[in-house]
Amino acid sequence: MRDLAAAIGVKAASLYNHIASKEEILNEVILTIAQQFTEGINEIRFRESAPTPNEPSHIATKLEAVIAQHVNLTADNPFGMAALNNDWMHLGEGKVQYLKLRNEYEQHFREMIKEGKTKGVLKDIDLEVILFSTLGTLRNLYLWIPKKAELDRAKLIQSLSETLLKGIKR
Amino acid sequence: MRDLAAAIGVKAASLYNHIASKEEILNEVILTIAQQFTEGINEIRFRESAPTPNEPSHIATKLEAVIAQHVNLTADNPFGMAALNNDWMHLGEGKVQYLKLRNEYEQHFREMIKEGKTKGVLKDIDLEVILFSTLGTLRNLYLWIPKKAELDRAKLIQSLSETLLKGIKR
DNA sequence: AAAGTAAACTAACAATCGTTAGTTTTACGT
DNA sequence: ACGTAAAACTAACGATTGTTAGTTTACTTT
Repeated sequence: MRDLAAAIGVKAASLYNHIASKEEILNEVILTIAQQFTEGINEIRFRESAPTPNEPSHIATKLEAVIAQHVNLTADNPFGMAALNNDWMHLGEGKVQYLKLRNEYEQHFREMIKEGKTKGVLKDIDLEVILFSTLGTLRNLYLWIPKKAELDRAKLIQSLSETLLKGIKR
Repeated sequence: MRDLAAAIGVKAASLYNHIASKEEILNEVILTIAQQFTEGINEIRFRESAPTPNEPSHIATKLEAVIAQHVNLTADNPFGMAALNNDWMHLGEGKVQYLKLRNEYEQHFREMIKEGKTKGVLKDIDLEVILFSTLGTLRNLYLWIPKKAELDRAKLIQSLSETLLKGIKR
């Protein structure tokens, strides 16, 4: 709290005119982002596909939207993403809500992958391996994005989609 | 230190008959693993390929060996991997050595990918995207492996190789 | 049995942590 | 210009941290 206050140019005690506790800050930072992710993937999953609903690349387009959401939310707030990834276990009250949002997010992801598999768009690889592998990459974006001086989001989204969906092997 | 001691069934002060400081423990845990990774990838990179050195899948086999190393080292010591991933920045003296090992590791990885690209085995995707994407998945294995009750390493290595190299899209 | 060493113990230290109480300053509506 | 409320300040609290000093216990060697 003393460091936090110093960063604003204020003494630690003064923070308590604005917040109730340190934990409240962590709740605010993490749960706000977690909600954006879950609401976002929910919207993507049930989005109406404009031209042809049964187009084979339909689900691939949605997965691309999920990737884009990760890139955008991370680029908008890399420090928040660092907190979400590393400090969610230090939440108190909010931990239950966080885990609920996270499970909901992963479940949407799983269902989209399942749909992709039954429609023949995705390979028949172990569901959890696909989930873990994809999310593993996306969750680490916060470590990588701040290192790129100027970031062309569209280009990154495209490279990542190619890599995650179609692999790196020619 | 008190928690650590209690886990052994001893008082905190007694630990100092065996170690010099808390930091020494972190150094031991993290640097040991980091060395295994770097030595391992070094061996893989310069390994003699048995049958035909210019076989197109040559570099792919090596990448598979890197993936296997991640799976094996992580399964052998998931808690150590958690420390390496989350607490390396709290190293004191050892941080320089850690970063050196890590840079060396990533450099070996980069060179192998470059070789794969020039030999036409890998696609011409941004080098850093490939590196980040692959390592992002592999570095998160420690979160995932302990959740699988019994783990078939060979199966996981195969699924992961397929996913990372050839993607999830059919 | 005696001596010596390794490893446990108790007690306490200085530093740091989040937070509170009480007080003074700053800013704004009348 | 004055009164009020928001927000800053100083000082200190109790708890927790890594670590040390000094002492006692347990085990091995002679």
